[in-house]
Amino acid sequence: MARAKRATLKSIASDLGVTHTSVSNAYNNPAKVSKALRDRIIAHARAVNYEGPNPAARSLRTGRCGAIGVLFNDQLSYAFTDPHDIAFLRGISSVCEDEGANIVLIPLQNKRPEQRDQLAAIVDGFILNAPYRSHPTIRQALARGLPTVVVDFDAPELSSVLTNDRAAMQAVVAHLLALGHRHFAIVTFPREEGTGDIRSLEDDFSDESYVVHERMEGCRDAVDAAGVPRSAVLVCETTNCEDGGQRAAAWLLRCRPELTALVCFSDRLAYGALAGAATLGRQVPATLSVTGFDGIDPPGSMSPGLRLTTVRQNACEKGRRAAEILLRPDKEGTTSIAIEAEFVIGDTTATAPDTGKK
Amino acid sequence: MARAKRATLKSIASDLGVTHTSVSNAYNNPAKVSKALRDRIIAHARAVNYEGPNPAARSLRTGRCGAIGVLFNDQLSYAFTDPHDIAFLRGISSVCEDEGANIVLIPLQNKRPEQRDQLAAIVDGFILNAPYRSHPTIRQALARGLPTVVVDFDAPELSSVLTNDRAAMQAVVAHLLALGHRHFAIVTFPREEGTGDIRSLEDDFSDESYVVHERMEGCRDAVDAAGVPRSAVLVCETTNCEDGGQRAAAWLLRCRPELTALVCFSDRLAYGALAGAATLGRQVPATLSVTGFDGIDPPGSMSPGLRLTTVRQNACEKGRRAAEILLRPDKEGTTSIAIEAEFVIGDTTATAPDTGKK
DNA sequence: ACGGCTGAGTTTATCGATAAACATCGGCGG
DNA sequence: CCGCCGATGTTTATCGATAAACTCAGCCGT
Repeated sequence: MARAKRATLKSIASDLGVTHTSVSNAYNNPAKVSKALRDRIIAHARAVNYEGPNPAARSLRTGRCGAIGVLFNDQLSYAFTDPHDIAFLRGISSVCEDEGANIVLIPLQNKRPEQRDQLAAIVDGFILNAPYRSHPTIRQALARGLPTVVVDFDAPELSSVLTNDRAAMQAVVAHLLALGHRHFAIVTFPREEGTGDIRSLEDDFSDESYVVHERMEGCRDAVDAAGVPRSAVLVCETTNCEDGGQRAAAWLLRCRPELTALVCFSDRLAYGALAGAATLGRQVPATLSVTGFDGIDPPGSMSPGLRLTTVRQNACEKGRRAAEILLRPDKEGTTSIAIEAEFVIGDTTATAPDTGKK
Repeated sequence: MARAKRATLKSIASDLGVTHTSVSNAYNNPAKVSKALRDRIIAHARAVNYEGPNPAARSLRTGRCGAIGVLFNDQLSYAFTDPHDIAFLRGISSVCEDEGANIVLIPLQNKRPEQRDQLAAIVDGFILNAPYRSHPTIRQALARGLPTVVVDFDAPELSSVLTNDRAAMQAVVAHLLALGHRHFAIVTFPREEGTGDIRSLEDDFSDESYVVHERMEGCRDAVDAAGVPRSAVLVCETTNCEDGGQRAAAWLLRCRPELTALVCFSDRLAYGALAGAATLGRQVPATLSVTGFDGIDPPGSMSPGLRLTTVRQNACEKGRRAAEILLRPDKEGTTSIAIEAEFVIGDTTATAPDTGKK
């Protein structure tokens, strides 16, 4: 089918013997055109299958396009497996619906450096979810100089929505310490590709994502306060999904049977860790305590009554607030919002068993 | 912060005493510019924080923008609660990642008619998920005349990805009939706002979505073949979520205790129906059979071992194929793909109890 | 009778890029 | 020595709209 040349403001104007400005006004400025002319124009436009001004041209001229860009730190196809990210998107979309704004999901460029594209997104602003400043796509987004909200990232010059990860994590670890746990490991997710090394809380995590860094600091706050040496707390990195948690838990518990608790940096990891512990015959919470982070529903494969000890955060609310800052600015300048995460004690933590050591 | 005027091709060109075309070529046509000049240009661009040509302008000129629009039949914020829709998006995003394409999520306009906006999305094509042709946003999208793929919708002039809903549903109902069920109800989701009436298979469903219509036809195929009168099969409409399924089931079973099976048009409805049945003390599958459609994981609140009798369809694959048709066209013209849904017998259907009637 | 105002359109400039046609120049084959 | 070619830039037209400034009646009050 040979695609017919589409109608434009100009073609409609010349069809009708008026100027293209009048046609434009018929759509955008009805007050500036007599009702009679406007009706003629709209009727003719329908007849030639013209459904309004070309958005790209309009956007070029006006500098606005009615869409916001959303960038995730991870692959987009990963985000659609993660209940946290999905809830975050749900929050964003609820605001966009009300405002009639489109959402542009922008995959990160993961090509080889030499063939990197430019960031093609046509948007009025960005929401950056836990971004890395150094990533080329993020850099390009920031360079646009558009209104931008960062989520779970500290950027003084930008608007932000932040969660109190550090304090929440401190509460988790303090809880475990109070239960007598002295041998535990942290299961975290990697910055990009994980190295797989086992580290300890002594190591430097300033290169990690803001979220990971803050949570590590929270852990340190707790162990420091309790006088536990940082070097005693293992840190193990794995991909942020149930499988990753399961593998990490199985491996850790095999290498270090003396561990009595696993502190997971996400619920997905924690649910995986529960499965991994089960394969080694460890009883949760009797012989192993497990904690998570996020407060999502357990996956379908877990028993339903199970309540994970975790930090509940409202990802939907994060998305909503971020979108609101962007789409309903109440004032000039940047806005920062803190969202409280809540430590909840579930059924997966208990008094440390006596390991006979130390 | 007074937003500084941003650099453009032209400003960079005049800074450097070259023409703007050369700057454009430096980005898009390196072969047409000497390496020395190109390096000068890129270096200067970096210095003035220029991250490449303005996408809106480029898009206007070239007619391409590197994004595809995705439209759901439901509210966007609903889509982010539905495992089927999420999987569908995951499929789309996996292709877009590879192709470096952005995804524009377009909320439906649900405003009052007088204040309807134009469809502002700047895209190279559309994926329409189970669309209604009559919806204004869909109409505008189709009027653009861009490459378009419809999913779960029959449109001979467009590319499409279709599932064999009818045959699959026929298998479900035939299965129930073979188990001896003669009193059962269909629980479906509404076109937009449900009317809430109880109908029967005799009624006309041609106004419903393509998906609902096809599934109804499948049901009819089965009951007709078995000689069961269509009027004996109730049809109840409710919102497509667990709560809706629960309410509908509770209500149906209270009004019509003789029912021995509920045929739900989605797994979400079915899982809700299981909960609703439980509140009335009905045992599944002993005294009530329940079937679903989709093949998603049970929600966290259900017992994990539970295997629903359902039709498994691969929503992720649907998204992937749709995106592939759009982004990797292998030929001119339209393409249609059929995706097989698979009827799977689980633990929620069994021989009909003798109800003592008929 | 006259200046000002309002409504309805028109003219012109511009948004920021890409594309096609054209200019310039040094080298090179015949 | 001529003419052609490739490499490198430049000129000009154009994508499809919006915005601002302008024209021109007709009307109103004084």
